[in-house]
Amino acid sequence: MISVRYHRGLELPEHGLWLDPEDPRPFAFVSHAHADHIARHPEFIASAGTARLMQARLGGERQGHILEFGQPASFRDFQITLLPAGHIFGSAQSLIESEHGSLLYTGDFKLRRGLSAEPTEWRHAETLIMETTYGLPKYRLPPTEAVMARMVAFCQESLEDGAVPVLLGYSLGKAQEILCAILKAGLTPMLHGAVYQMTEIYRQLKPDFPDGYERYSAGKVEGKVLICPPSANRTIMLTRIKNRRVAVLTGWALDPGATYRYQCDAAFPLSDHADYTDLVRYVDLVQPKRVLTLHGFAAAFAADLRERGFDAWALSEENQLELLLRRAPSTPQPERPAAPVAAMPQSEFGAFATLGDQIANSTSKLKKIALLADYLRSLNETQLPIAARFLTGRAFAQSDMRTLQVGWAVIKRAVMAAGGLAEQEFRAISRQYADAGKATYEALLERTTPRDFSLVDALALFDQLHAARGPLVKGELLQQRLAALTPLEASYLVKILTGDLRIGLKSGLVEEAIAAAFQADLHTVREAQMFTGDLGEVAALASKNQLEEASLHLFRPIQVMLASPEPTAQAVWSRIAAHDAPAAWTEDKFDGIRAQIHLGSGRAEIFTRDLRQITGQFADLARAARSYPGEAILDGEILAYEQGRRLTFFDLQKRLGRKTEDDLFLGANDIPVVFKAFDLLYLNGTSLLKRPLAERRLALESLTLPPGLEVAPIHRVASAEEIEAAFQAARARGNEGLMIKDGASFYTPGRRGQAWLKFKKELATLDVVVVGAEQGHGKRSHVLSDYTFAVRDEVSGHLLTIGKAYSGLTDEEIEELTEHFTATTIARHGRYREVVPEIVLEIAFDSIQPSDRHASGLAMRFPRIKAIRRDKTPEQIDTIAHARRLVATEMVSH
DNA sequence: GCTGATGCGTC
DNA sequence: GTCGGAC
DNA sequence: GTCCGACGACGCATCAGC
Repeated sequence: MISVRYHRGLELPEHGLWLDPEDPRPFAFVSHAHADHIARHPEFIASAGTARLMQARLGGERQGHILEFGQPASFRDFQITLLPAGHIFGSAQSLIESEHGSLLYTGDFKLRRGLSAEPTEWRHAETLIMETTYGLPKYRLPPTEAVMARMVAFCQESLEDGAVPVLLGYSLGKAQEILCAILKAGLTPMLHGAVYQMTEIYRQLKPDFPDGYERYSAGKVEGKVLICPPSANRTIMLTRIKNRRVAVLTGWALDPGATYRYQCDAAFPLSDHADYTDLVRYVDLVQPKRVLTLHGFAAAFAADLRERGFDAWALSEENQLELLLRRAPSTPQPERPAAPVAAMPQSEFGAFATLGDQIANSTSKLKKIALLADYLRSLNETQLPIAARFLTGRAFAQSDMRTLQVGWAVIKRAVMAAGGLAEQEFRAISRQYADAGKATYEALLERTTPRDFSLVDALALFDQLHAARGPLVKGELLQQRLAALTPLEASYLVKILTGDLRIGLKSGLVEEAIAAAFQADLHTVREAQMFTGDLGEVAALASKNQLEEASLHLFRPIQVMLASPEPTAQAVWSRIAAHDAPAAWTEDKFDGIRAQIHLGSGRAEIFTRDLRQITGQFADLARAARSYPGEAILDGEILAYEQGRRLTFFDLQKRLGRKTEDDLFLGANDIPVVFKAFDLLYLNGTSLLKRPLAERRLALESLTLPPGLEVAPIHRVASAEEIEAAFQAARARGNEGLMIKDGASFYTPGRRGQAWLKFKKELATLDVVVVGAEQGHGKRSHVLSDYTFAVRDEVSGHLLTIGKAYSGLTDEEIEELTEHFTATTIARHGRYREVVPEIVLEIAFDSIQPSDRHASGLAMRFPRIKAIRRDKTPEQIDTIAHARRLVATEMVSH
């Protein structure tokens, strides 16, 4: 076998020949003309193309042996044959044959066909020395055409936005390949000086190389695609182009976070090196007795090959000895030292975040519960409730009225500042990741100096954020903390801030884990959760075996019982019949705010369905309620109410949002309200939750309620027809629809069961045309799922927007429409795309009212897409006048 | 003092 | 509030 | 069947910037 030594290049000591040495050597083979491979060797062997490019780059006089591909040449005691390597124009492999054996050195190579390099050839050899830049299985490049298509789309979108697309690729080889693709797509390229120079040489060497490009000139770059070497990124030349969108083309684009590593907006995986698949394939083609690997993941790939039965070793200074002594294989050492492991032990919050990731990474429900239970058990009394709350994506307990007032805008600014990222870089990262947590992780990777952070610290931070006034102050606080966290910790902090952990953890699973961790009965845990509305407290109680303490208490709100929707009277009746019930109760479905009123000892508190206290906003109601002599918990609805004037839900909302406490007397503009009670959960020390509705109703009707609190009337129905009649009567009374309840049912807090049904009908439908589309969020971030639509002004003929919707379409339909709207985009305004108005939708809604949100001056309540009307053209959509008539009919019908 | 952006909570 | 989809 | 995520309009509060 031919001996090989490695020191800043390969040496074949028996033959006095160097292969691609980094420093000048007396006699060397130069595989290709990239700057890191060429040096001023007095005597060298190269292909004609490489020699020509070398001359252009280095100048000067040297003794060059220029060999034709496939033609063997003899030197001293060896014979050498050059073979095309497919890396760039002129790149060559060398096959060396002598009395010691045969050796094939690939240099940089790839197997896929490029636009500029000669197609790769190979020969059998005893020893194969190969470059293994992408020697890990995760580096599998997508087909070139697909990458090029994405790159072209990136350019087109940038141009549509009025931005200058900038593509980064090596000036020799890749830049020319990019150039060809850009020309083919009909776009106008402009070349950075270095790229221009190389391309000119290319054209001399390859007469068929396309024309139609020009050298960069600052004033003329608008509307063109600029191609630059990677080194040009962040240079003054580029930063002067204000509205630029930069994409890098490199195999490393397969790494997550590539955009931020390269500080650009996009990264596309295109490489002049063989990817993992081709590396393996090449070894199979050459069938060597021994493989020596070089560059990139050399050690990992060698180990991989050994597992495939090859005698394979990484060539580097370190395992030189191992190689020469031919010792038995030990565990492969990684080529790149692993990222320095923090000497600091993991913080408490870090452990929480790690657990989150473990849960996210396991698909088995049982495993998630087991992981979670172990974790919960490991916590002390202080940590437990905090962690349990965080696990549900909340900073505070549900019953805690505090809010952070920290949304995506504040988080974004804080993350950018903490990581020292520019708006553009951050946008590029966050665009890739649907969820804020992941984007934060990528944005902060290797950009923070972590300090210890406990669960209590995290809670304290949330307290501070709540207390801080104004988004700027909050952002500042958050930024300082983020800068002192590990990226993983930061991502979980952000996940909690956005209220969304996204690790496949439902609150139900946390309940199961609590039960498992403390050997508690799952049902008891669930019940405790309904009573307390705070998993933190439930966990704490469970750990102390005191779950029974969570029960119905006066002035502690419990979750409300919910109803399932049914579309028709017949559907409602089928449900009832399925329960073998001879009849059911009906109530009007009021269009107000669900409320739970606790009364007792001269005190009254009002809570929303989210267990928020709103006593202050409805002080007039509370004041009246206080006069009730006994103890009771009422479930019902607060309604805007005024004799002789129709008040709407929107009137009611005016009071809801208000922060200031109601004054002793109603202000002149205040909306008067009444409370319609429809259930009684507790009476004079006794919980009625586990009594049938019929009994609860009887008790409710026996109460003498103070003025302002009324009992909602009920009726009995025993057929679909009676249900329909009751519905019509409810509508005639100005109510939204009908509630239908099983008289035998218990009150199940927080559940949406079949015991309570709700029956509403859409008001009407409108045929509209889609004029705009937007990207969705989360799971829908890769589709255009958000459609703005319009009706026609029959006078001017203009389209006037009237609403937005996505709800009602299947995933498949959304995908279809995404494709359609991508193709028919007229203009882009940020996220919003104006599209050709041709898709007609039928939109259903519950009501329609004047609004200045949309150009039509109308807006719908609960709009949903009922159908895509492919049978209709935009000329056939409804008119604004028709829509206005619907507003009118609704007004008079009540 | 007004306006627009943002956050939150109601349906 | 609405809806479709996953389990 | 039940839960969950991704969505609608609206109103108020708060703050930043004019």
